[in-house]
Parts: sequence; structure tokens; C-alpha cells
Amino acid sequence: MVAVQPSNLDGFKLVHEAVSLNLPVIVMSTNADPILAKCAIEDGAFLFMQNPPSHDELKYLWQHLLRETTTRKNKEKGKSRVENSSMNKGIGQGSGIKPKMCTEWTLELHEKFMTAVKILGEGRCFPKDILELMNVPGLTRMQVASHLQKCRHGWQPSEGRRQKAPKPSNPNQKGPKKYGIFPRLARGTQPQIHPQNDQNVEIPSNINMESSTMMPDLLHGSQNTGFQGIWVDVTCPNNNNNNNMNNEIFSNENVVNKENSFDYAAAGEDVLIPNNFYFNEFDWDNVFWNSWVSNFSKEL
DNA sequence: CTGGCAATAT
DNA sequence: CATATTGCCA
Repeated sequence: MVAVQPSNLDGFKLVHEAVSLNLPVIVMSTNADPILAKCAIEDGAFLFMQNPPSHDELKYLWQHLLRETTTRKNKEKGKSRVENSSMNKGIGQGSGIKPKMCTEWTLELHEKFMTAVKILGEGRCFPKDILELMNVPGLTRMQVASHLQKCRHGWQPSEGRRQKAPKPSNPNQKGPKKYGIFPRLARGTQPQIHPQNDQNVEIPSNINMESSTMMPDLLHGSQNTGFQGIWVDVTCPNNNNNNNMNNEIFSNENVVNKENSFDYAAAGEDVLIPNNFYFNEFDWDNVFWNSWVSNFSKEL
């Protein structure tokens, strides 16, 4: 139930929110303005009523809600799965049919997901952070977590990743977990440097600070990822075609392999080097850094 | 409050 | 079937 002030239409923001969450919304206002009522209904509200409602109105309201819920459920059942193009907006009209709140993990969406996961790195790709990096309006943490869980089933454990915990000999004891723990690092760990390639980590001094025209989407899309790192635009003079430079950016997990590496460290592409990443076996001599390098942070 | 996972629900 | 939710634990 949302009380809307005619003088201040902020209440409608809440209405939108609630409607998009597939909630039956009742809009109330002190004056029974028909125009306001029309707006409310058109916005997907279930009912508009004057505030305060009478005792009887309140008393029987549940009947309408029950009816509404049941009809909705029936409609959903009868309908073949509503396909959500990319996100479900939940804009039911009229009778209040809303598509089922079910995200379709399109290739596109999954790509975003994977990009975020790769950036965060194995072992520190928390649903909340993934969600922020993905920057998909309407997507929830739970959905990301669910998808993450699903994906992890398919992710082959690298060598030594999962320990096979033996079942507790005594069922009454807690014992170790049945399953291994997905590698995770504590939040806020300091940027780490590749132990073997310390000297290689320095950013070359011949950096052209001109601004790039190819700001990555991740930077475009979200201004408050809280992500700290360096964006660079990399070109490799010895490499005209767009294949990678035989160099990989790795996370600082001790498990370092191709699967965990970034594959878009290609010529001319923007690359994010988070502070907690390091280069491994990067051939700096053959890399020419141009465009810009910019530290950025939450405030940017 | 958040995350991981299995089990279960939708 | 693909996702979402729940329950339990950390």
C-alpha cells in the first residue's frame, strides 16, 4: 500500500518498483483525484483508494487481493512461458498479468556475467560484486548467486582446488563439509605482485596520456563499482591482427592457467588491470602502451 | 548481512 | 528444463 501525495509524486517511484516486483499495489491518496487514480491504475497498481480507508473497506480488502493472486496464478499457469527479451520488466497491463520473474540467461547476459567473474577473479567473485560489475538493472543478487552456483557445477576444479572431505565417521559429529570450499580470498586484500616477475609489473614510462575513445563498457556503465585498478589501451606493434599478444593477465590465485586468464588482452583493446591482478610473463618490450592510463576509483 | 551448497520448489 | 527459493551452516 503506497500513500501518494498529490503534491509530490515520489510515491510513484515506489509504485513502479513494487509493480515491477510483481506485487499487488494499492495506491492511496488523501484526495480522491480521478486523474491520480487513473495514473495509479495505468502504472499497474491494483487499486486506488482514498486515504484513510473506511473500516469496512479495509476489512474486505483481502478478498480482492486473494482474487487477484489466484487469477494471476491461473493466468501464469495457462500461459506458455513468457520469454523475457533480456530483462523482465514485469509490465503487466490491464488484468495485471505479469510475466514470471525469471531471468533468461542469454548469451549476452552470461557474457557480462563471465566478464565480471573474470575481472573479479576466481575465488573472489562474490555474487554481490558480480552484480555490481554487471550493472544490469533489475538483476538481483540471488539470481546471480543462483547462476554462479549453476556455473560452478560446470567449472572443472583445477588441480587441488577442491579437497575431497571424507564423510564424518560419526554421523553425530559435524565433521568436515561434504564438499570442498570454492577458493575465496578475503575482501580488501592488498594488490599483489607476481612473485617471480616483480620488475615486470611496472607500467612503462612511455605512456601517452591522451584519452581513449574506447572506454570499456564496464567503466561506462557503472560509476560506483568501487573497483580499483588501471585501464589501459594496449597496442602491440608487432601484431597487426587482433590476436592476443601471447600474454595473459592472471589473477593472483595460485592456480594459474589458461582457463583463468583473460583473453582480451589484444591489440587495441581496453584492458582493466585491477590492483589485485598481476601480469605473468608479459613481454613488455613488445608492447607499446598508448592512449591513456588512469587510476580510477569509486569517486570517478 | 553475505556466501556456498544441496535440496526442493516453481 | 532452467531458474528461483529455501535451509543450513559458516
